[in-house]
Amino acid sequence: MASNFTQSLSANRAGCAGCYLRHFCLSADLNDAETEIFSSHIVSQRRVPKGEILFRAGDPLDTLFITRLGSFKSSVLNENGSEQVTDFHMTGEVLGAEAIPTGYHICTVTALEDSEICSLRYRELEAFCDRDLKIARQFRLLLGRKIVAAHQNLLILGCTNSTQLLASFLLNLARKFEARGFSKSEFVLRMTRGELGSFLGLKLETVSRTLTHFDELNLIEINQRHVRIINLEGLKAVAKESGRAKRKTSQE
Amino acid sequence: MASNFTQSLSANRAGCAGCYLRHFCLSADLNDAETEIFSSHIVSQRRVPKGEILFRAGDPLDTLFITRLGSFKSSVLNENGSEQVTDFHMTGEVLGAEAIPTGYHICTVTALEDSEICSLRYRELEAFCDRDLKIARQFRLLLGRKIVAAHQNLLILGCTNSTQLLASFLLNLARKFEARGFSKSEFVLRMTRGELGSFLGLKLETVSRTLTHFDELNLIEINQRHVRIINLEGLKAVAKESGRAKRKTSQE
DNA sequence: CGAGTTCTTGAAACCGCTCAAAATGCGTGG
DNA sequence: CCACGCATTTTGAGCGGTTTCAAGAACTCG
Repeated sequence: MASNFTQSLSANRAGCAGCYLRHFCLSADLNDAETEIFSSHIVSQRRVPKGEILFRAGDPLDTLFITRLGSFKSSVLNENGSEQVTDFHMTGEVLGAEAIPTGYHICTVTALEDSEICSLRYRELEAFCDRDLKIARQFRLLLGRKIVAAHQNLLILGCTNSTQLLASFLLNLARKFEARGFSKSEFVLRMTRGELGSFLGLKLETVSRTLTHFDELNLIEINQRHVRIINLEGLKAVAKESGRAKRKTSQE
Repeated sequence: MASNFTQSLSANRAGCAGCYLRHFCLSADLNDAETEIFSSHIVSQRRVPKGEILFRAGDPLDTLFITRLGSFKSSVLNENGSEQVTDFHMTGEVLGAEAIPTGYHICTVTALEDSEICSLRYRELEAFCDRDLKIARQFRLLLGRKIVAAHQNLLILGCTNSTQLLASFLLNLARKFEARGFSKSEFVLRMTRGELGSFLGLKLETVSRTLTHFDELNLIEINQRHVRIINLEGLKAVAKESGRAKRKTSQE
């Protein structure tokens, strides 16, 4: 992953033109000349080492970000000092859109691993939307994707017990990896058990126990943060089971 | 409320021009002539009686809706037949935006009470965005608001116990009422205990018990669906308490 | 290799769920 | 206007699952 990290940035210093995400991003519909203009006026790419904070709750909205490589978490700090994770972000997602209505960020975004982002000056982006309808359309599409992602998170969090919560979360994660061209059956969790628990409304011990429980049931293999989904259908069954057939019921 | 229902529609047959929501909606920045054009091409208002379904998961995205009066729920049907509520909607919210990326709705939206909606033909709206930048900007703003609303729901659902879940939900609801010019301390829940539980990841019995528990603690008064928040600060404290000071601890 | 973080595992208390039944409220029709 | 039936809500008791508290193991990073 480190090699990926150093490699990809140097290969894309040019901006949008050579970006492997281009066709899913704002400049998707632009021709080469337009891309060059857009890229040079709006965009700047840069690395974000693990742990770096892109923006904090309360910061004014100067730039929107798009994840190019790596992963991030959104979180909010409660008055009692505890951190509440509200989302995890992967490649191609817009970061900071929650600030659009008010002009101020309402959550803090942190890199979970060495990552790369694309910075978009928001003012200029808005102005560009006025001049270039293709950018405006694509921007709407990205905002729509954000809404869909949030909706899927709400679906997950509506589950009532740890089994369903974690099964749903893993399935959603697998789908997101698949959509990005990675393996849907084998991947690495970039967040700690604590962050995962904070997102799902569980304690980290419960997350740990439930994951090892899935391992015992041969639904997944899990070593630290490395996950391999063995029995996809079984996991789906667990995620949506109506009753509480937790353990393998020998009869029936 | 029934009088409101019959009254407001007749008063606004003209479209956006006389709509009391206009300044928070798509036509906010248009002058009278532009509003007339936009309104006549895109918009149609209509009543939606309680229980009516605006669209179902799987339906193609023909029209977006904006709540003018009343309230709605979004839900998804699991394969086992159970309904999962993913959101509640109030005045001024866009309904159907989750369908923008794919062109197909991914949830079902149902009126929780006699309501009024504004229908926007999506194709025409997109075309209008290309012609009128003010509409495009305002549309982005509405999508941004949707993202913010989803984020706040995620914050609520990250809570770990029924007390915090319900306290957070009530506070969020109060804030939404306040933002719409209604009382933030006295309002009516438009959803059943079951729907509320489905959204929060709790069983309806737990919802009922927790609400009466709040009543016993003199945080709220609740009669059926009528809620009055008596001790706002206390409710906030309960929503974000780090420990589990559930009952009034006499010592310490 | 060592220090700190992260993860796992255990036991007990607590909380939310399940199942069950009664009470309340609401709409419809008499 | 009242009575009836149905949906919603409340309440109870017992069980099971999640949290809490605690300690040890495994991993990461300098």
